[in-house]
Amino acid sequence: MARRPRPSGIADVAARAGVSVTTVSHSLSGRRPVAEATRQRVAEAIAELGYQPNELARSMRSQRTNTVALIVPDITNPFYTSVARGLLDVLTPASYVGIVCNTDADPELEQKIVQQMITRRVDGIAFSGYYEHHDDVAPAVAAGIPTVMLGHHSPAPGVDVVNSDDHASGADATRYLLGKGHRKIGFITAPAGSGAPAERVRGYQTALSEFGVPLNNNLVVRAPVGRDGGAEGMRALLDQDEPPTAVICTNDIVAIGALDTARERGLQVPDDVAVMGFDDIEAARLITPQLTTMAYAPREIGQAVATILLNRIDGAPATHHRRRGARLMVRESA
Amino acid sequence: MARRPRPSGIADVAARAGVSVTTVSHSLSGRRPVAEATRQRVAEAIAELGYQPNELARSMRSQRTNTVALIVPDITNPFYTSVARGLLDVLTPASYVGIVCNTDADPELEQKIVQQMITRRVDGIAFSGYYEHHDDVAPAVAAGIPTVMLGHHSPAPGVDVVNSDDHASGADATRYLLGKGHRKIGFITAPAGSGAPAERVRGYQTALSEFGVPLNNNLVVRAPVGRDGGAEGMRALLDQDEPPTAVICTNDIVAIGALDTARERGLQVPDDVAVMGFDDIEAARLITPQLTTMAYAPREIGQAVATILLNRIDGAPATHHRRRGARLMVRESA
DNA sequence: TTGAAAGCGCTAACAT
DNA sequence: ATGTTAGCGCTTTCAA
Repeated sequence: MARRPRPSGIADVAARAGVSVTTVSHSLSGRRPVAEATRQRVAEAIAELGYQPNELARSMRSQRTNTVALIVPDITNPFYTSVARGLLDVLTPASYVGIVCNTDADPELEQKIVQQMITRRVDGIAFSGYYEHHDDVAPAVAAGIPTVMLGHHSPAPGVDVVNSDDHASGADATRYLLGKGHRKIGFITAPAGSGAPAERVRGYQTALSEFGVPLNNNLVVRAPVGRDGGAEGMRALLDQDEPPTAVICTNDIVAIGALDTARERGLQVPDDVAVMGFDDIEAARLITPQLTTMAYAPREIGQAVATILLNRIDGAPATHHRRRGARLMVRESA
Repeated sequence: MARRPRPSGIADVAARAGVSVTTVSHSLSGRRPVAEATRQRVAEAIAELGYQPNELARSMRSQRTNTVALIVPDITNPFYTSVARGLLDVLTPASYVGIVCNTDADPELEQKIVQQMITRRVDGIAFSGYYEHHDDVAPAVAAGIPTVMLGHHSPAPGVDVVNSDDHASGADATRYLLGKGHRKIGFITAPAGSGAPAERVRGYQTALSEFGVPLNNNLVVRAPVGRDGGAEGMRALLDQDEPPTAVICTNDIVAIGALDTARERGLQVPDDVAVMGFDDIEAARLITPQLTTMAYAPREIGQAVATILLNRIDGAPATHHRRRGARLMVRESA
């Protein structure tokens, strides 16, 4: 079995070229003039030896790893996938790399991973925790590592926060329907009364008020977040004395469930009843009718995060808070 | 603005605890007995200083970075996302981390990234190139870095290959339909005549032969890979004199297009015509009717890749070739 | 234009 | 049970 051969280092190159390591180093970095002839010999030696610089050693000196960590509950979630993509969009050209970690929303694992990233001396951390606390990243902040939190988090000292503006997008979705003349608008939201879903409902209420439409609590139904829950919520809505002519669902999967019910009852979408969702998941485009949805731009979010991180690595202070909106993707269902 | 404070090192701990660095090191690693009292003092010093070991320095000595790179065309592609997930499933518990890189199928970028990973001295590389050559990873192999290629690649010296068995899954899909009594089975495939799509068609032909069903070339139509292409292919199939009672599509998106056409023509699926796809994308479950599809198990593939890599890092030789099958996800459409 | 040598933080012979 | 010290491969003063 072929043992891994120790790669040749700068010293081997120096020996081969008959110069000092210093000269090789400078020949590589260009930080100091090197005689053309010398440069030539060094280049030859490098080629002959197949020399590859060792970033580890460089990092050791420079105290920079050119690495940032992306810590998320589950990279399989399309939202995080796109965030990762956006992050890499910015990182790769800057010669940074991204370490991706899944936490499965396990607080213990979150802690361990953050710890691990500190020991690896990453230059920055993008963290998306499942719960609403930032103790997780406290060690990183203490270690002076630029950190940004993704999601619905309140700002904490020393950490940037990037999140989507759920209130605004809830309001935008509602305004869109109001603009189409709908006045009885239902909302299928999550059972729990906090976080993004709650914000969206608040936005919905804000928009209704703007249009002078009285709030009707019966039109806001809670159901499990999922396809079945959406179907169930839709039934509850349609069974009312004055059923809504439009329904906003807390996310696309729930909306797909709502469409199931509409189909079941022979309702035409969006003519008999309009349906909207949030997130613009891939499937929103593939189902029939296509789902009108509020798209968060996770890739852009990732890019923003990377940019913030890179700036902070370069010495910019934490900015504490940024918001990114969502945009409406109008399709057949509303 | 708070400059990043240099983290304290093992020497600081040693000084604080009044022992030598060696003792601290061994106290940490347990590779040498340390008196209980000493261990105690070291622990205190560590706590007081908030000491975090520096993995970089460790890697420097051990020549191990506990890092593997995953290089793919686009992490946004659900297949690769799941592969990444599977990889991390295995890597994380082993205290390895994964660096994820997008190549956008750009050969130049592929090269650069592989190069970059070599300089970072990753312990292993999982590579999925877009094209059918392995020159990309040659430098890594030359550097003695365990490398496995994903996808439809022929084995090359020193690199493992993990791919899905497209011939087998094409055959399995066909056998499933044959088993349900279908004898006129259409196939909508990609325009190009090679790679996974071609393999699937070959599997289809193999299965038909097994059942003594004569091959009818008219039943294999080529169409652009996409929803529209699927719709188009389906039309071509249904317009024939003896239209098929079942249609296999080269992937799920194409199948969704085929379903569009079926719906358009008022055909009941799967009663009037059965439809199958490949890949089991998320949407396959969300559309109506649900799509019957051949699921490749990308997460399992990722796990397999990581396991191979870890073994190779531990000295196992390259095995050149492995195959993972696909499994049938039976749903309403076939 | 070029070198010598001191570290970056850690581990592991090789002492004691 | 504990300490001294030589590197791992590189960059960078400081000198020539």
